[in-house]
Amino acid sequence: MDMDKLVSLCKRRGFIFPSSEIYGGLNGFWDYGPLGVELKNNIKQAWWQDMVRNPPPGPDGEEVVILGVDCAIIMNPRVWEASGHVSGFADPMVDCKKCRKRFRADKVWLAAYVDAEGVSEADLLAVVEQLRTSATAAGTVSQAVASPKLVVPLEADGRDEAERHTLSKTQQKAFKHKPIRLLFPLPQAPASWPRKCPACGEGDLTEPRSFNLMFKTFVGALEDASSVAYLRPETAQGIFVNFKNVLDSSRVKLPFGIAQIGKAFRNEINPRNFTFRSREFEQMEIEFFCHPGESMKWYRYWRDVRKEWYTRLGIRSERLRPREQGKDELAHYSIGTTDIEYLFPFSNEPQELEGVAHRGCFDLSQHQQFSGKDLSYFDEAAWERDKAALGFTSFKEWVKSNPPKEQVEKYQFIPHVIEPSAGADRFTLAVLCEAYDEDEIGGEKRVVMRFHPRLAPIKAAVLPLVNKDGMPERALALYRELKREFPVFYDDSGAIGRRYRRQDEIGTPYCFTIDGQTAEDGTITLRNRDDCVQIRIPIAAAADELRKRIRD
RNA sequence: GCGGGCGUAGCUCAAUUGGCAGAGCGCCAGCCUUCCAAGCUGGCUGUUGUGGGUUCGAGUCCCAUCGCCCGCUCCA
Repeated sequence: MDMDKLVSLCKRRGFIFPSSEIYGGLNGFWDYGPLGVELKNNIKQAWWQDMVRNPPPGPDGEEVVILGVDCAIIMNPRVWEASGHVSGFADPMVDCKKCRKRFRADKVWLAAYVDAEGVSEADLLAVVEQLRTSATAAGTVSQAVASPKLVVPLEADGRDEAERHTLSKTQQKAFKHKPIRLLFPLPQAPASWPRKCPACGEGDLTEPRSFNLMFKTFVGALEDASSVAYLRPETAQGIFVNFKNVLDSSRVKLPFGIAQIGKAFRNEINPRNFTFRSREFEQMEIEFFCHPGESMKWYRYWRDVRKEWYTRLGIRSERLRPREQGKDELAHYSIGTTDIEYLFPFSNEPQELEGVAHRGCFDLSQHQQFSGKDLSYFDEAAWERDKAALGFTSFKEWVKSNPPKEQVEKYQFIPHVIEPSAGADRFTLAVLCEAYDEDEIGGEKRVVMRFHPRLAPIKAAVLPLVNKDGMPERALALYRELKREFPVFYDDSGAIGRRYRRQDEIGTPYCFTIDGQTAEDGTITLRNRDDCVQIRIPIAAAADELRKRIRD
């Protein structure tokens, strides 16, 4: 499939336009047109219906409870400190050009070994310490820096202060003499020093670059530092910070999930591939909270449920690729993550549609720490079950008796969370790619969008075969009946074949045609998009037939 | 962010060395038309991405800018 043809069709028929196109567009932003908004709304509604209102039965056949929220896009900036988005990505970063590893610039230390006479190590370390606080080079250091014997970078992340001043054993072994070490955080190191990768030791590091991908804005009319806020880079945090609110207001018990559909914003370095990497995009996210001991069961459940959902909505199985992330890919807090990927036409590599992540208790713990609010869950049923055996009636009293921590955590704990996080725009794009097809009908080529009927922007077209003999009147009456319930389209313009092809191109699954026989016996034809086969049905049965066919 | 290519009607594309901006498709109106882009008649669509410059004259040459495509990079 040719991506250019799809982009052209999307523009021509009103699925997707470049944002603010008459001003030349804006890189990374897109608008959905009349058909695109129907398609994307259908996708979001299908997700909400199938995941929130009616999720599949749980691993043991139990009811699964999911509740919805719709949170503000702008949140208290402290949220993003707790989530790690500010600290992790406000700092200048450097990348290894060879092994592609990324490091915070100030965590990479360049070290020089110097054969300096009459300079004690203690002196040097003192100067280095001074450098770290004042960034002013002392004479001794300047002298030593002028003729370094070797420069080795260090990655200081996760090491204590003492270790920062020590090279690894293998690195030290490389020298028979006792070297004197000089260390600088990378941004302060002399420009002449080679900047080699701490991980592979071979590749050069890029210049430090600022990598905060969050959109910044100001709350209130005054644009000063105290009013800085961010457009959310993900919808998940709105769920986490409302965990207690939902728990306290909705009479739910663990396990349960909270779902949200909403816009998110990321300053992608290089948006590309049509809408795939947009700077403004929509997410469909669930945070499913459960007992730590049951979390793997739920992780596997959501991984399977989510893959099945895409398949059911018409994504061909061989292009859909669930992929368990390797240990080296996982975020440090994650126990497991499965990317559900789709092989888009614009790439040889499958691209992520959704990530199903086991995030442990990381997020709630972070928010508990940063907000100072208790975000733990008390499992009343478990306590009621066990309290007699433990010899207590009050949980508090029992805790005072200093039972083992693991025991307490059976009843009071920070829930673990499974996060199926899907991209609404990415799935919409996958649906468009998947639907695009060219075939031949009676020797004539046609373009047909083979949308699942549930997702199709227009469900049916109503067409008078010709504009006479009362056909337009009957057709209009049917159209007016159907449009109360379905998105339908009326077309009396041009030859019937042309009208069928127009509907094929926008993926309308069915066409009702009123012909000469309608006046005689009250039947119309129902034409199927995918094979062009027609059947006759009573005009009065049209709505029922459509309803039946659209239902999953 | 770097390197290369590109930008002409709604879409796909032409336009000689710098010399009157065009075609097909689509779209609209009408005629015709009883089932798969038929036919006939008429019609609409452009500050050639944008802004400067060179020139008697710029779609064409130069500069800038925006956007798109390809390759790197990036993608928590």
